[in-house]
Amino acid sequence: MISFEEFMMQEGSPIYQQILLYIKRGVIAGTIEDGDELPSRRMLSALLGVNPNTVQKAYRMLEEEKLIQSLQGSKSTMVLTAAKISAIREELLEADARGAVQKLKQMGVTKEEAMGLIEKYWEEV
Amino acid sequence: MISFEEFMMQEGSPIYQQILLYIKRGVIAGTIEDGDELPSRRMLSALLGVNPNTVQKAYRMLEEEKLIQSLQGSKSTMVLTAAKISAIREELLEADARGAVQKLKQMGVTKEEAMGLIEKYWEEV
DNA sequence: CAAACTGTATTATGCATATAATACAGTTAA
DNA sequence: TTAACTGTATTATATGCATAATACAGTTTG
Repeated sequence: MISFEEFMMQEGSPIYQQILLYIKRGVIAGTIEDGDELPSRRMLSALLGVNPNTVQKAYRMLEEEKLIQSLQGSKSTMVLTAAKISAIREELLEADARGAVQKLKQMGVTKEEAMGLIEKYWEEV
Repeated sequence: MISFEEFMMQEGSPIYQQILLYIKRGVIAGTIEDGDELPSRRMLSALLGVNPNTVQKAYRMLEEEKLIQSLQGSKSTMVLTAAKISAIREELLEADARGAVQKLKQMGVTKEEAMGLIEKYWEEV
């Protein structure tokens, strides 16, 4: 089972995408594993304070990517393989690291300063 | 004068915000300075292939933040002080670094791995 | 001066996102 | 078995974002 209590919203992007990303990052981190039950749509929507339809949209996309299996009446469960996990890792880790580097370089930050910033914020966040 | 030819769109966020961020990053990098003339709304919209109203929205926000001065008939010019620039630096650098750290930590990446990723992508991007 | 540029404003349309209020069908559990 | 949970679906409403098509006022420039 997964603990969603500490779910943190990143402002800016659509909520359903934030939910999608949160779950994928959990998969990469290993905190979400094959066979794990996800919280029900209604439960998660209540926890996050968002509309059930918004959670459903995120879950439907997980379903379309074949990362979860949903049966009417039962909770949805994660369906993960090593191949899927490494594909997600490629998708997210690369995108995030590239995005961060691009922004920092655009601001004229040197590589050493970037390292220092990462170091500085690593503990706080 | 500023060269906008190489303007790169970051997908995901609203276009008017991307324009806003692009200009602010230019200010931090020093490529956009006090007194510089911005491209006209129509000119920039043509360069970027977006609607003039979208550029106008970005410029209006720059105006509200008192970063540009606009007079009917003339081009808008940057109005920058050392204090404004360092405020923007605080705002953007902190947001970017924090965001990157948060995402990477959520994926179970260690600080050392994060450093490695920055190193790896610094040259490529 | 007049043409061609500026900034500014308005109205309409379309799409994506999010919410609200239901409804129905299937499973779990007391 | 029945109540309370699941997933799934529909309709309506509101908002933000982007586009399109104009229009008007002011400045620059040939």
